[in-house]
Amino acid sequence: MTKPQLEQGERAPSRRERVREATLAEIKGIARRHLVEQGAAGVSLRAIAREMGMTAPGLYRYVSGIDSLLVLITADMFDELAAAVAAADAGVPARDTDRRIVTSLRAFRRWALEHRAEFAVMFGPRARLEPGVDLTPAVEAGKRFGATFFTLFERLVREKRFELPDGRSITPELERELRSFADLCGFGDSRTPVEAVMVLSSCWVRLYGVVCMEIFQHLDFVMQDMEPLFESELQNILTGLGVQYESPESSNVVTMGKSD
Amino acid sequence: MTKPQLEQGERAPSRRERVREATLAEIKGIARRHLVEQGAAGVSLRAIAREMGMTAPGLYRYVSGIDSLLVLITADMFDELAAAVAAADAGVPARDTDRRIVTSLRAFRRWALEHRAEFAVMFGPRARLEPGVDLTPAVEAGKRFGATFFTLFERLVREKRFELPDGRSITPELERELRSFADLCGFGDSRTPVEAVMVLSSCWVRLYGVVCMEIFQHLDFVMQDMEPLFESELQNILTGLGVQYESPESSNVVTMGKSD
DNA sequence: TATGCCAGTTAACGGTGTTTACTAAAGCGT
DNA sequence: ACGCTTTAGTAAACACCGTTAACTGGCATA
Repeated sequence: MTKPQLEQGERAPSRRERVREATLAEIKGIARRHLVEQGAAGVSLRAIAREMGMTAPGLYRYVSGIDSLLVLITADMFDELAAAVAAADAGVPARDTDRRIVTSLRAFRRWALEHRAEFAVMFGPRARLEPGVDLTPAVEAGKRFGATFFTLFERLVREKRFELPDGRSITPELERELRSFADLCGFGDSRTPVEAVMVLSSCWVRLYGVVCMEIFQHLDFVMQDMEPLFESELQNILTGLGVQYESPESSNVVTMGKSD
Repeated sequence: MTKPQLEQGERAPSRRERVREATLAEIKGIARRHLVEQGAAGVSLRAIAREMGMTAPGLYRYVSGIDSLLVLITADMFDELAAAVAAADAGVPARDTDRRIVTSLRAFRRWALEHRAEFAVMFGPRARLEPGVDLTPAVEAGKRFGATFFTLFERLVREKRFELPDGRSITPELERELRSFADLCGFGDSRTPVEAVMVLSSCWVRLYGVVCMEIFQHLDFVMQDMEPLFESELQNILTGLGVQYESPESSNVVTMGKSD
């Protein structure tokens, strides 16, 4: 997934390397299943080894510890989420920016709902990882995930779909952070106005907030179903972006007269 | 904390009950310290018992397991957070609604920053708790915490500080959820317009989102300091509520000419 | 064919939650 | 003051966990 293409200097993988790669994949696969079935706390090297018919220390040939295994599968999950969003996006005509955006954002929530345990690991606190663990793989994959939305958002900016907020309210510190954010994430280029970056962050914060709240079940005791709230927030966000909101039912039904 | 007043039928606590209460407090205290020092995963009954000079099974006289201990201290933390916010709020003149709100919201973030591990347990995914654990104490305390903000928000609604959004965009499902939310949380009464409840939820989602993002460190690799982003979101939220935003410096300095 | 690398094992250390059966002390009613 | 009951706490055991160290057997290459 990460580097399928073989660059010069890399000869075709030997038998050894292939089987090695396969067992690593098996390890990650089982870990992933345990994560889904029992949550992050239920992922253990011993259990994985047991299921593979080998002993726990053997796994250390493939993984430097439980923490780094978690990081590895987290990276996979980010790529998977990005693929899911991209797939949903690809399902609507390329030029229909509005619907592409709505669809992509809903796909994000859908994936989260269908992968609660994964989402918690990806977007929740780094509960289990003590400092000193190398997060690079997960972070890189996270950036790839972010890029999924960037291209769509860049279109909105290019098309001037919404009015940029007053730049005078942006403090120098905020500008610095926003620039750093855009640069390190590969969003836009140096000509992209910081105001746009600010709007992007704000939208992301809201989306993140509403989905986290649902997945982490913080309103479960006061709300039965979080979907209406999500849709409401979505509508709110999109309206602010000059994007046409469409209720979920009407996007399933292909042709239909305007409601209301 | 929870029930200091003795109602009729409760006689004064016997010696036994007092010492029992004291050891329970000690247990929670140590658990809390371990939580702060080593994160949620670092809280263990055996370690607590060891530190208290007793054996682990003894703790089962006070707590029905590690999970419920976590729930107990979570409840305490919610009360503590509520108290911190209330204290900050009390530090500004009662009639200055605008500043009281800004101060309260900043106090929320401050507390989160100074209590990262606690925040993760309170507002993150229920990582460690397998289903079946009684969350009631934490949920109740969570509601008490919510109430801290409700009173302030109710003032805004009463004072008609902001225009209520168009109620026609509220679907029946959303209305039902919002009503349920307001009722179960004790926000307003049946005469409170659902539109107001919607605005409240939306604001809460945004605040929650931006603080979670900072505490869970999901932008750490692209941003050095999250404060500017928080302040930006805060300004955004408040402006939408018709509340005067004030930059953090100017609220420290008592008198100062308008900047710019 | 000999050598070295490498997957995987065994054994061990120290840690965890939880249950069961037990002891000793504290409290209470008479 | 005595006896009974409730309760705090212990010891032992079970079944897990991550991780390290020393070791073995086989494969691949020189």
